[in-house]
Amino acid sequence: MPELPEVHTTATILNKLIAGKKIIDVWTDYGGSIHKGADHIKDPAFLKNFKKIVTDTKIQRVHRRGKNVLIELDNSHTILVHMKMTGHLLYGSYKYAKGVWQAKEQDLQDPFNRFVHLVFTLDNGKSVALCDVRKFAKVTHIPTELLETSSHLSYHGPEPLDDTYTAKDFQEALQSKPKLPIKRVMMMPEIVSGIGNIYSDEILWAVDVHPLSKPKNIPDTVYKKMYTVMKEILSKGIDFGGDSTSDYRNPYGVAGKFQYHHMAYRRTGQKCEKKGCTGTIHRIAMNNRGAHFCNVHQKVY
DNA sequence: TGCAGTGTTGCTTC
DNA sequence: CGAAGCAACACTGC
Repeated sequence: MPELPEVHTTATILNKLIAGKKIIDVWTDYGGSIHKGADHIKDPAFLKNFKKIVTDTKIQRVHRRGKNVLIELDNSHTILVHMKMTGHLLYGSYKYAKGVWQAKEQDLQDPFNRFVHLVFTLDNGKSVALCDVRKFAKVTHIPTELLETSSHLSYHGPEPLDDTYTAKDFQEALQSKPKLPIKRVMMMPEIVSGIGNIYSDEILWAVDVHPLSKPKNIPDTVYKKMYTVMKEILSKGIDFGGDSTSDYRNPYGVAGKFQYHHMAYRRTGQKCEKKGCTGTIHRIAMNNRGAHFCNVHQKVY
């Protein structure tokens, strides 16, 4: 599940690989069904226009906002890709055969080539492919100057890794939802941009806070620590090349390694690794998803 | 075989 | 308006 560190890894690598290249063709098998209220390429009419706008353009840079990958073009438009749960962007040489796109390069380790649903062909003989098992991904184009104010991004909270983002900003944002469970609030894009299920579990484990704690009850000192730890864990995720518990791969098709360093996420039934802690990792259902926490050292506020 | 589990986000409903 | 719940998907694992 691409969260901030995974999307960051993808955008950083892609930027090095494709900035300055031209998009000469677009292929996709999306567009087969009308998506309600669609302003993305699953809508057939939108798709037609999308192809027209992005073909024969030069890529200026690839960057990120929240969990969105932004591919800025030289025609004042930006392609926005939200990979949702199972999407990832790959770079390589693809050929179309037997109804699927297949990578030609041996060094491309991605096992999900049969789930490629969108391919941008570049002028250097390479392609960028969106691989998306569950077809949840959102792809759209926006005039670059309207990006931040568009419906896709306007509601987003600040970037947690920005230097200008302070502990006070963080605490105030979380406490703006005083009664909702802290874990849920951390995962809301309008509160903090980029934290999902994995990283919220890990952050709360590290600061000894139970996921059901109410934001209004958590003391200032704990928020201070949470702010620091949040930055550290997201940075750690980036340093490990992201988390590949599910099917995330970087643009080379290579898995990240953060999943080997989980303390809480998906460790149900295992002993808590915190020094001196005698607890066990438990899993509870929260809003149709799993929250993982230690039953001893994580306190309910 | 069948169904629960997986999870982000937007839309609908209360 | 805030919050809860579900839909958009398709595959894996038990």
